[in-house]
Amino acid sequence: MEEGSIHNQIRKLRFMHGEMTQQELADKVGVTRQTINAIEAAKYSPSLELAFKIAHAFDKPLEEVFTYEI
Amino acid sequence: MEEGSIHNQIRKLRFMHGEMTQQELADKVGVTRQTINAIEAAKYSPSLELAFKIAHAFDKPLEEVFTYEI
DNA sequence: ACGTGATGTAAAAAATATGTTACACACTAA
DNA sequence: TTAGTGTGTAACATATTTTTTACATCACGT
Repeated sequence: MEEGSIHNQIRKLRFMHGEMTQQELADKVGVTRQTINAIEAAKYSPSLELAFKIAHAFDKPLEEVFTYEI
Repeated sequence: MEEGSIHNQIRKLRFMHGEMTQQELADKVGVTRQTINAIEAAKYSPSLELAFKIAHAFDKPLEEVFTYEI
């Protein structure tokens, strides 16, 4: 079973959405800014539900925000 | 912040992939069949990584396997 | 009736994600 | 310089996911 890693475009998307801050994104999706920070830095990957919420906050499909690379 | 719920097409996709058993899917993605069973029954939603692996096992984009409905 | 395979379910423990609090640094504005 | 804002990070606590083990039911073939 191949091991993969999850990458994300959060930093880029925040930038493209009017320099949205980590705090603003955190408020939109209902977590703390530390959680956003950790996910953005790929310290760990979010739950599926949180991933959906983040994608929704950017009005993007999930797979344009998070990608799984083998 | 609207609460949503996550639905999945695992049962349908297993069926469409030659009656793939829960055990076979579990082996493909590296978890136990109980985990597949629980996710299929929507007892809880999987981690993002596991969700990607399951989608990959069916050769489908993630959002055709899991959907987030508000 | 019997054995086997697929599935549903449950409890406890382990692993991982998230929250809380706190401190630090860089940058900008006053 | 001082205050404020955005960010990085760490330790500890809590919540959620996942594993392990075990037992049950149902359908099917022999």
